[in-house]
Amino acid sequence: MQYRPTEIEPKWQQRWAEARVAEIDVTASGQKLYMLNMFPYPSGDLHVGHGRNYILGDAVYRYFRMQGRAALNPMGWDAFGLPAENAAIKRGTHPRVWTLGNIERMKKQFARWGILYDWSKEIASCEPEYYKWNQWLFLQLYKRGLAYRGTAPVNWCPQDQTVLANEQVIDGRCDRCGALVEQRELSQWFFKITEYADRLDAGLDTLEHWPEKVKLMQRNWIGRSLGADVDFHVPALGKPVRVFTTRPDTIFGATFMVLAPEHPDVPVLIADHPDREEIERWITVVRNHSALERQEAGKEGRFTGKTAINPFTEEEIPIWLGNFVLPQYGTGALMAVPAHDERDFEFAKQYDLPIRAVIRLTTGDTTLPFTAKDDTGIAIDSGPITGLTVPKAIERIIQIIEERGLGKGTVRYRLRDWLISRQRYWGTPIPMIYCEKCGLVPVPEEQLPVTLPLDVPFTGREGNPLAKHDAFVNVACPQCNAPAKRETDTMDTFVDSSWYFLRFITPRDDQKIFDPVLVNRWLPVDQYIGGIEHAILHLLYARFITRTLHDMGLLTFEEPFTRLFNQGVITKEGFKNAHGSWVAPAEVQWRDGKPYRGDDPLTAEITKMSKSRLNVVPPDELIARYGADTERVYTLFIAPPEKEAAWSDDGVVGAFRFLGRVWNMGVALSETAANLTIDKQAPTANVTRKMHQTIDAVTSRIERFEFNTAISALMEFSNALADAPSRGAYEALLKLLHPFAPHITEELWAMLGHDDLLLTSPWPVADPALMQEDTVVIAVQVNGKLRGQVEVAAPAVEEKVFEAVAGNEKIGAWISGKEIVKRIYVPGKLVNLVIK
RNA sequence: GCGAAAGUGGCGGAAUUGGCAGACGCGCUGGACUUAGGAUCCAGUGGCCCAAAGCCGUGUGGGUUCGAGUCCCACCUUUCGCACCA
Repeated sequence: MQYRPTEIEPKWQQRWAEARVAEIDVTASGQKLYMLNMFPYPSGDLHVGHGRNYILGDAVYRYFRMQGRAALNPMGWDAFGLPAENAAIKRGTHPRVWTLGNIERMKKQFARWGILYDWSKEIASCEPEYYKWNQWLFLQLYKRGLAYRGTAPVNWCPQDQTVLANEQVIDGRCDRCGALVEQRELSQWFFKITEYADRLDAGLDTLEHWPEKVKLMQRNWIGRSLGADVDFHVPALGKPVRVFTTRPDTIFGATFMVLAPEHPDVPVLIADHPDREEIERWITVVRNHSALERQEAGKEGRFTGKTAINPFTEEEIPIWLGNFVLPQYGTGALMAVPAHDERDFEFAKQYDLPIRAVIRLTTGDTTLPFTAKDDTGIAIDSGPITGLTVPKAIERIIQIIEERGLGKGTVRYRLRDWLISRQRYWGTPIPMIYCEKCGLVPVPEEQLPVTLPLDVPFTGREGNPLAKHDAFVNVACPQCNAPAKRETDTMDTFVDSSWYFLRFITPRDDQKIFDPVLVNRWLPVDQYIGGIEHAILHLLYARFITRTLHDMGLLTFEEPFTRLFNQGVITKEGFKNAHGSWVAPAEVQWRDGKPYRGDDPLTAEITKMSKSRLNVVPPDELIARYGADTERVYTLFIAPPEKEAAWSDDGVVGAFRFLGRVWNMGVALSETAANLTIDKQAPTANVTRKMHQTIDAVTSRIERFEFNTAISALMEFSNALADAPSRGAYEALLKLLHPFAPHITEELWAMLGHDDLLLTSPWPVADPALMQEDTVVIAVQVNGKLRGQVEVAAPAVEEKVFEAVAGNEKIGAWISGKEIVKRIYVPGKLVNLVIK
């Protein structure tokens, strides 16, 4: 009987679905475990690269099930977003129809991979029953002053005609379409995440089971820096200008001041400047520059003609405007210490401004500029702090600044408030109303949800189609009943995903966002799995919203995800022509080992598997030929799961052959009459040992997410078993293999006469006593030279080792009267006895 | 520029606390079975060498140690993240 995966896999998928094996009663008791894969954007077809994420999660889920845990593994859809709207514009289908169609396709795909989710808890963020609670959340934040409307310079994508969060601007470009982002002053809705900056930063220290990399990225993004605010008096203004510095110890070297062109005092400072108009023109140019253009322009500045008084040297120092000073950070003004700051140095050189060293390096190096932030720097020519090391000088000067009332020690963050307005249709309507009389009026909670109208035209021009939907826009003011207008902006979809993990516990509750008692029992999520691309955006927002709900008294925890795992991407060779366009592999011809399309030479490149690069491997064909189990085993075996992995169509057959061998062994064991010679029950001592070693290895490797070596251990076990088949050991193999290859193992389990599901049978337990080797080889080294080897029975306590070695005729002579330096005993390995 | 991670066969990758480098798999070579093989099975496969013995081998150069892929110092390369954040 041959292994034919396509004949057995659908059967088991149906069995699992009919038995509703993954459905869980959240009110029942049991040792709970909440597993979660980041819910996907329903973009359409899944390829084998996507599969890694879900296959990995399913393997872990099945393992915990077999360990007897009450494991919840839900799935939902991050269903709002731009691609649905773009598809609507391009093809004339409604975003909702397009989205729901994709969801259906993707659900089928999950089933074909043999992935078990508790579909009774499915959610889709585009449904009113879900986004109603987005709106509710918005209103709670509004009530607490955490959602506000503000005018701010925002990132504007001219291509997508919408504003973008800072997080969505990559290298000065829109992360969706790649267009150069412009700066615009617009009135928008913000969430006040900055109020939580310190807690979000401090909380990272409690996340023991998060990748260091992600924590570091978040820490850098939050950008906490310790320093001081200091006032510099400006006679021309008759008031001080405040600067922020992380290096107050260098204040004696502050030889000029630089303001952002946007700084509010600038108009007054340049009011009587002879070249005022030129400066104003320059300011306008700088303001309209994107962040990228601003940096590419190099350092530029203008002298205001005014001066400030350095409060410590009491010198008059010139006040400049500089394009490199960011209006959003600190106070938008800085004291320039060119001797000890590279940017200030560059600016000083360019405009010939004075440079004064106020730190001496203990290394003796005097090349300026240098920034000695540690004990290698000593303050010089700095009045009361002269002679102190930099850290001590900072501490002391802040004291003096505070005593003299010049300012105070402060903490500043790079993090900015979260801009949530989008001028887009396919998102959650922001539940606010503009009334001429009453001003901003929140939609009363009992009127939620503010439903997104479905009958809108999609032209792709003139901004948000919602704004042209009169029935939606025109509304009576909830306070005075006068005609008023709805907010037509929708929310950033990151709002949807910032709390969805709470909703899975009670997904159909139409009275409240979630049940606090159940949520506090089931959360935080024990194991969260998803891509590293969400290291900042999604995870930071989720941590923020969790804290706001905690502060509302609804949650008892502040961190939503206890363990986080980021799987690496799957890569494959893609082909580019001379213009940089991707070419489908089917069109590629190879000549002299080089790729061509027709006569056009192509370049081959290993890149992330994606639709746009035309290098995707669709799972359908693969599954039709080798089965889902083969894809699963190969995907997990290919590389450590956190690493990038190159897909190889050849490599797949290795997994298929392995499963084929397991299959043949099972068939042979089940055919009693034909195989009377096979010992069907008791494994040999060698196999027993190997079995217990394998149980131990696979168990600990799954716990550590080392699936590639877990599978290699199973291959070794299977190879050992092939020489001495036995039913007991084979059944252990099936159990250990089940999380990776669920269909074939269920089939073989049934073939061996079991009528329960393998999924529900208990995970095997390793007996450490049975894992030990019978004998160990001792290598004897005398004075660094290998003198011989001797074999002793295990378990060999150290005395036994010594007796055996001393009793050995050859080796005994070498070691008589010498001192034993070290004995090393490792079960299953070579043992060294080191003698001097 | 700053920060982090990583460099091991033709390839993906193994290797608790320093203890037989290259597990497992792909590919390749030879063989078996076949009308056939892009199926299956068996054997071999780091390099030098006809082979054995032997020698050399974990990015480069030093060091510690009886012993280094692993620890320390310097350097090179690659990848990722941030990027005028005062």
